[in-house]
Amino acid sequence: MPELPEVETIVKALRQGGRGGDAILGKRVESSYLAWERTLAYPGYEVFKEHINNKVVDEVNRRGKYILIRLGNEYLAIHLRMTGDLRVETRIDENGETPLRQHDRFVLYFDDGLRFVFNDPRKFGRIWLVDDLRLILDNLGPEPLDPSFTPHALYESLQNHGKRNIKALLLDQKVIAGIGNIYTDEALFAAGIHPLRLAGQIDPIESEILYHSIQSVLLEGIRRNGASFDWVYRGGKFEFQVYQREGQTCKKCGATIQKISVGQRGTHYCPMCQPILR
DNA sequence: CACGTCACCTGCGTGC
DNA sequence: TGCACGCAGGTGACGT
Repeated sequence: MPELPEVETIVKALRQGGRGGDAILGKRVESSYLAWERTLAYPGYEVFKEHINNKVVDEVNRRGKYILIRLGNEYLAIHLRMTGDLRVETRIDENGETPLRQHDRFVLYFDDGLRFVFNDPRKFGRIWLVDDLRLILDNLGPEPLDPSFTPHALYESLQNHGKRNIKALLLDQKVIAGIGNIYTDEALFAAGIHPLRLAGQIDPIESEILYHSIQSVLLEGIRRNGASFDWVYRGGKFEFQVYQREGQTCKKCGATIQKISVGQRGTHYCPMCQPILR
């Protein structure tokens, strides 16, 4: 789930408060707790503990779907994968220590009594503590909302991977960072491009439309604080045009939204607005 | 190298 | 009601 807009929403909340929790900027780490070993991808927990204690949160940023928390000269990098979520909450209340919840995998305790909790039912999420972010971010493609990502850059990528279908290409984090299954389907719908079209047969005009569609769905996602999955991403208001709307009416043309499988991912599209041939 | 498939996990909805 | 099955917002390892 969490794709660029959801991660951006979470990062903003960590910076300035929101989503029911306080900001973590300026807070000092007192201790930590690791409930599921594999959640910590690097380094081993013994080393991790020594490095993180007493560090202060200086910055919180995002790159692709990664949350990057700078603690002095080191970075805590978090990837939520499918079901990860973060909470900032009080450790102790009038009843004593607030119990951790089911699926809480990792906790940072701050010296002001707040705690930072990583919850993840499916255990796919990962956390790293590194001094060089290149270790994690080296293979990421451009940020789709960064000025360095241009229509020309997108068209070049389509040409460079001409034999892949456009859906698989947009999901590839080496090509563009931050887009996942929801926003891919939404961007292709907005652009009127069928998910199975080969990247190489998308012409420059369509490519430019796709470029603006990608930016527009991501910006709308951010503006709405993420997607409408109350289940995990509390409060998101982004409304789907095609995602999870199989069998329902296309909001543009009234045709019936279809669902197919593309590269093992559920893929939603409008057969009228997104013809396979052109 | 580039691309496709599978494994990693748990929970939920569906259909029998 | 119970249960087996398929599916889920992601990606890295492995095979062709």
